[in-house]
Amino acid sequence: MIPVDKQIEIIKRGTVEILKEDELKERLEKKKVLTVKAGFDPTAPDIHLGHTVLIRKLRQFQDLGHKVVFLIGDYTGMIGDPTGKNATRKQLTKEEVLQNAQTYKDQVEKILDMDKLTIEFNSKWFKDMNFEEVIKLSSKYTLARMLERDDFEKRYSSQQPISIHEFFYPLMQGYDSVALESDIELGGTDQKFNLVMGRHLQREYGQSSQIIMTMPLLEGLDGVEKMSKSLGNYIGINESPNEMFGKIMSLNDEIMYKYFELLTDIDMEEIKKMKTAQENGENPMIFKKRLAKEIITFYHSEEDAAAAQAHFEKVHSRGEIPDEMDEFKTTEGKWFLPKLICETGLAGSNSEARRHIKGGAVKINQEKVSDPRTEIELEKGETVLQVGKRKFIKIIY
RNA sequence: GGAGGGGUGCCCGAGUGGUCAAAGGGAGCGGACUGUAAAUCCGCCGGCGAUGCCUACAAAGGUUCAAAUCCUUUCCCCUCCA
Repeated sequence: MIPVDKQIEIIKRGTVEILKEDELKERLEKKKVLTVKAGFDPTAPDIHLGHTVLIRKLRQFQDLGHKVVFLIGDYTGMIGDPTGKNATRKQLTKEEVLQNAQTYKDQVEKILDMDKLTIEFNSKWFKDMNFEEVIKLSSKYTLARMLERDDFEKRYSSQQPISIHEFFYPLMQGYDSVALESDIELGGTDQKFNLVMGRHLQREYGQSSQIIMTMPLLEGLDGVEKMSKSLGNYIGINESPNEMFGKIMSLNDEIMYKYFELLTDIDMEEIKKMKTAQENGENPMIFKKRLAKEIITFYHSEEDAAAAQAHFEKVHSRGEIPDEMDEFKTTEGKWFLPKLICETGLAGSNSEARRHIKGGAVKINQEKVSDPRTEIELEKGETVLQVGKRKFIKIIY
């Protein structure tokens, strides 16, 4: 067993807040194996690096010998977390829920130790809860306190509607902790209210309150908004090494160290050293490449990471043509250029293709073409068509 | 149930009969500069083999030579009163 102080050091890395740290210490000393809970949305999961901040933390708990419960909120999913968007969602069918759970498994197995993982669905305890119990649950909290919640408060004071059922979301999430008798719950900083609710409800139901830990929300590619699928600023863990490398290199310098801290196992000391070196004039690109390699090695392999770097340097640093690219086979030799660009998928429409040509983004075999009415005659063999800096296609005729 | 406000392109938002494929901003895309960083500058930003044509301003009808703009109906959203 790893000593408590050492455990705490590992646990603390990257966290925003731990409530309360002394309780954590106490419980680690007393109970040894803690139940650590984190809830996940039941809708079709497509895990990106933003999610992995939390999942990696769960892995650390597993490695420290604790019991991690991966809770899929299939019942709470009916409401939709009022945090952020607030449309009531339709209930997923059992099949959909199970399918999504499988997708989760397929993805998180890259991070978590699946043999030790407990997966639960909160329909397990909510499905058969009767109205009397619902009333009991809702009597455990007051309207005034509910309205303390940031987004409720804002919506209330700006006269935006709040449906009653939305109040159930935090209550239900809190009740999950009661049902699981969790010792620790992890969540993003935006989850704080819900997490604290767990503490409160556990006490109300005669349990000792869980310790809560909030993790930062990782900003996406734009460096401003939190990483999310709907904003399109994400790096998915199933993306190809080349895509990952490119996306990571396009991150801005400031955010890079946060990525190091939250997404890699590199020592904090070393991360600080890199930061200092940058401040002393070292080119941050070097460190960013390292970040990319670390992450790609984790989700793919070391070889893939090296290949991705080589590809990146060839195509983007030196402006050469990549070794491998998608192919487009055709038996037609004469093409109206915009149409060809469209057919090969490098542009969404004929008009868009014309715009790209006019804008000087199109090259055929490395030569710029600027007349949108170009008719081209393909040579027998291979022709490389390029739109912009990163889209290539090999045409085979 | 009653009264009022509103629905414009990816988002915000101007436009209240022709000059509107629709101002402005943001996002996005392309180009320059670079380290595919940031910042900055320039261009693009519905479709069509294209100095023109087609489809578009919630939906359907109508008035008009002409409608995002006027009229009718429908749908949706919001606020207030009950």
